[in-house]
Amino acid sequence: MVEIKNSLPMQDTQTTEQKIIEAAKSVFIEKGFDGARMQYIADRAGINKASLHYYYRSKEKLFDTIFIEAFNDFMPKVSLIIASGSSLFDIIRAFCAHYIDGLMKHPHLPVFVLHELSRRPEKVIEMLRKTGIKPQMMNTIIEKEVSESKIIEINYKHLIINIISLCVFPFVGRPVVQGFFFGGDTEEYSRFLEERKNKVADFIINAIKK
Amino acid sequence: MVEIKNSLPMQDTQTTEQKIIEAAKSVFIEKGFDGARMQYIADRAGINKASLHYYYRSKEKLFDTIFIEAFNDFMPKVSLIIASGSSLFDIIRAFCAHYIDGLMKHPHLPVFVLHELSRRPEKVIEMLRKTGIKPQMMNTIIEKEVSESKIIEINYKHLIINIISLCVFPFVGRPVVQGFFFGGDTEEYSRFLEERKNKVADFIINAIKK
DNA sequence: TAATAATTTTACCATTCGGTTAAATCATCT
DNA sequence: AGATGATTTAACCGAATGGTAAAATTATTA
Repeated sequence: MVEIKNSLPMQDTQTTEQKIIEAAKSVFIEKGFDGARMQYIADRAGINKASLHYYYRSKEKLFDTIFIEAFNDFMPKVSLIIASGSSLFDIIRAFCAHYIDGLMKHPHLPVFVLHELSRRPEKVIEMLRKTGIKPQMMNTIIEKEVSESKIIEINYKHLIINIISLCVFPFVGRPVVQGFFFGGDTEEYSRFLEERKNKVADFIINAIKK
Repeated sequence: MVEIKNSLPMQDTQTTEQKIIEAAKSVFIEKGFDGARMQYIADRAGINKASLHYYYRSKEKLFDTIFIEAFNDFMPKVSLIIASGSSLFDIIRAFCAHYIDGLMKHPHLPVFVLHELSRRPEKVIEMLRKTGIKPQMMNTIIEKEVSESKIIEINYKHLIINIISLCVFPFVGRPVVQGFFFGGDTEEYSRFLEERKNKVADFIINAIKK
């Protein structure tokens, strides 16, 4: 709402607005919309609850801001990878590596986004439009490889969803998977995820190559 | 708490307890723990809110009951399929078909379970133990096929997680995927899921066969 | 039928939560 | 300094929510 002039004696490096966003993000992602408390967000930001409302009139408004940011973090920047002009196999490899890597830095993102997505599915379509991502782009590449007989015939929708499934699910299902296969050992699970960057790509390529 | 004698003039086929469980299940799965309201559950069960507390002292207690049931619905009965003594490929085919089919009947289950799992991960380990499922069982089968050179070398953990990922994710990410690839068309998406029963199995088998 | 136990309902309570008001504080500009 | 506008704070509000007490009703048993 108001620009802060960064004059010399700046005690706090963060503006109040930044502190709010950071706090709200962590609380919403941790607790979900219904579980999050405005008071708790204010506490974590180190400000008064009324100040919170001063910047973001309502919980909904604050949430929307956070959600858009989280959603964009969650959606991989696939267009950049595609634009590189690489082969399909290299695109798949780059995608898996980048996406899993990104999620490892924000492991709670998938659960948050997917849960809140189900809560208000209407908003999704609108947000998806804004990303500008078109499945068509991938379709073109895949169809070409199919017609050149480099890969088996496969519906591009299935392929894309398969790729995303294999990357995302281990984060959504982390508590189950980690508890089940790794006796709850977090570090071992991290190594496992790290391993998946290549293993998932290999798996996919194996499944579609001729 | 008390058995109801099914004497002849039984107006309502369901006992109050059954009505509560059914209502609570649908509400919790729809709204999550924080989003669910006891009043709303009572309404949907067609009873008084105080009656709800008469049967289940607290929201927590009621939720636990529901969650255990939902969790068991969510966890596929894989031991039955394995016990059939079929080949690995047939096990994979049967698993995908059964699991996707089961989830199609309860499409909201995955989001609910996975979200509440992240909310209280401690409970998971305990519940997993109770299922009696041991990843070892699958490991034995997979190792055997590997040593017989019927499939490529693959870490059984990756393989199992891949299988589950491909089956579950389209339900967790439904709003995104459906909105993105199918313009929100529910029926078309159902057909797509139906198709996946076979396509996913084919994909996996292709990826691991020699 | 009378007594006893189980169930349901009404009315209510304490707390929590999102949000507001208005006063106080701080920064900026003239 | 004094005026003006931005920001922060304390105190508060009304609605909603989980939960309870006790009366009313409905079986069940003796």
